[in-house]
Amino acid sequence: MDDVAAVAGVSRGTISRALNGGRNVSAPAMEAIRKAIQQTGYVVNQHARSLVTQRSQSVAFILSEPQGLLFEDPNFNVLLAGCTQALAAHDITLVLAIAGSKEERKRVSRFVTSGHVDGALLVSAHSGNPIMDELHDRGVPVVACGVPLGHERDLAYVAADDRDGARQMVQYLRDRGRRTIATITGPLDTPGGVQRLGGYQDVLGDQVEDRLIVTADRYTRAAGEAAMTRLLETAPDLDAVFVASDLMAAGALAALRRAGRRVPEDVAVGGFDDSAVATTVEPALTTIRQPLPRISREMVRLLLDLIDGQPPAAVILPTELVRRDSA
Amino acid sequence: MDDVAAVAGVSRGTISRALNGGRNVSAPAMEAIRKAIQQTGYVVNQHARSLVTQRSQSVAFILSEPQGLLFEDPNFNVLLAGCTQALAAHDITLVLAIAGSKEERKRVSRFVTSGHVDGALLVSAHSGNPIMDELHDRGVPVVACGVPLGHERDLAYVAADDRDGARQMVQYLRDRGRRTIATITGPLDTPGGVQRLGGYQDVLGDQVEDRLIVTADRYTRAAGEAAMTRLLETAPDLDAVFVASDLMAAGALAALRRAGRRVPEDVAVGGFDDSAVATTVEPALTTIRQPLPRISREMVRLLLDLIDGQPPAAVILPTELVRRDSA
DNA sequence: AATGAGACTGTGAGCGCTCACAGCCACGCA
DNA sequence: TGCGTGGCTGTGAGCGCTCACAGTCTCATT
Repeated sequence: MDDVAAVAGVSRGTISRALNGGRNVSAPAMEAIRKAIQQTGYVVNQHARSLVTQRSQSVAFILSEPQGLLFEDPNFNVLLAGCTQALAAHDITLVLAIAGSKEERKRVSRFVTSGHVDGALLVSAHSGNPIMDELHDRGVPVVACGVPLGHERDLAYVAADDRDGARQMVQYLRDRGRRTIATITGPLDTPGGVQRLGGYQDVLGDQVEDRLIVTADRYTRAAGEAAMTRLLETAPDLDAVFVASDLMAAGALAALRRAGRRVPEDVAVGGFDDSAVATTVEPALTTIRQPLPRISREMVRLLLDLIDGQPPAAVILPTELVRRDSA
Repeated sequence: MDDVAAVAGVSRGTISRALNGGRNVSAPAMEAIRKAIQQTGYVVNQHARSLVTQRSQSVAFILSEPQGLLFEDPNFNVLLAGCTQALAAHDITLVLAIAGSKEERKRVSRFVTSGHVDGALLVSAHSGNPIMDELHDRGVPVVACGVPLGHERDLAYVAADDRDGARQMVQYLRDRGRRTIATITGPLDTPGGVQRLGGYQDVLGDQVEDRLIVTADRYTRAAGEAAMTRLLETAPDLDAVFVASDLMAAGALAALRRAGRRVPEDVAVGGFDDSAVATTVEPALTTIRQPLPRISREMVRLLLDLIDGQPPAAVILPTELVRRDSA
């Protein structure tokens, strides 16, 4: 920096000002500095800057789910890429933190609360995840992806309108003439689990029967397959099923095929997420699209606001029905 | 730090030593410092430390592929998670960098070369990616995932033994009595493209015919489907096909089904990667497993060695045949 | 008893930046 | 002429750490 100052014929202070917005820097000085920087190949030392500003210009992307379950979900990729890019636009880097096991959670928690990062994007499906409390208690700026059950009031978050998405799908199934519509829900301690079930109930009203509802304990293909198998026992007369995630729907498809039911002729299948599997399976899934790119952008926006001292906010984004072959 | 020093009754220097391995620190001092740290809730300021050590304790994970093509690959998740965790064990954080477009590549290149990170893990399928040269020229410690075509000599890398994997698969197909074995290769400017084709040729020797080989321009499901369709025209008599990636194999399966060929009865299909799609499709894919967790560990090990001043090395890891239903 | 080696400790400088402050100048206004 | 105002600039302190160095103290060796 002293070199640049010497070459440009100004002081360190002026360089610093030029680098940080250029307020109160004359045009000729600005130009001389620009040239000097180019000539010397100078690049700021972010560590030195961070040392005084107490800002790291980085945020953590915390994946807090046991065993990389979430990692199996192809949607997650999209979210991660979206956040990285949205942050890059602000010259902020994303550091990835995985908090699967209890030890990992502790280490991530410590990492985030010790000022290594300016804030955190939290992806965690289950309610009661202690990391939410830990981060919130320590005053770390956090925005969650999906409604943070148990922290709706005090944590910023952005979520897709799960409930409405479910309504759209079930409505669609009914409009196509399906009469006995079952559902496979996600775990009921996750927002996707309760909300999508809620939407199902909204549409069906008093037509809902317990035997038509099966809850999977995780959002995996295997869990979906098991749930569908169970459903075929409790409700062999079903002619449609709304599955709360595409991955589970892929499993349901396999179970149906094994049972000799044709999709969509005998049983219509509706998924949720519009993840990559939706077009990989046969038949391709009719599903509900979450606006993932927008979700990531909003998450980043909220987080930057939070870091900027603004109060936590929540954003709910609309979902959209995608018609393919399974319904 | 001064607080800790005061409480523990020692000097800053001793604290620093205690924090960095504890050499030349007496047991009582060590203990006093431990207590003082706990009492004061002290955490080191990584920025201050980095400022003097010139080490950031972080590495970049560079995803350099246009349009998030690689991102579509479920394998990528596993690699990313593996690297994050392997690094965490060394108290090093992973920062994610996406260099899809040309501008992004420039920005990532600048970011990495300006000392924000101590090194980089590079995931890029195509040869001739300028980022390889840029990073190598600037002397940044880099280890690539997969053979870095054009930089085999000067860049560290770890790769699966693609060629041998392909051999295993083709050999297996032949052992099962298949006579007319075709192949769908990946792009020939990628290591997976050339090596897996090489393995195919190794086994088939002079039985290879041009009409049995089709090259896809990308590793996607759609490209696999298109390639299979083409193959059914040039070689309608085929009774097996080795597809250079699971994602493409999923596409090939769809094309075969559309053409009325049964898998595996009429046509046996062999994939490559053992990625998540392998068990999602019907029938489940017989494929070649890449030891992804081990690949990530090795990448991290090589990178740390490199940062430590050691010369670049290459590691080739064995692959393994996974038998399922498609062959 | 003198000496040297080795373990341990404190001190000061400095990593590269920002920020508050004070100083300078030119200008407009009374 | 005097004074205030605002744009621009340089200066010094300090962010929180590490590292080299110089010192102290202990103990075995001569």
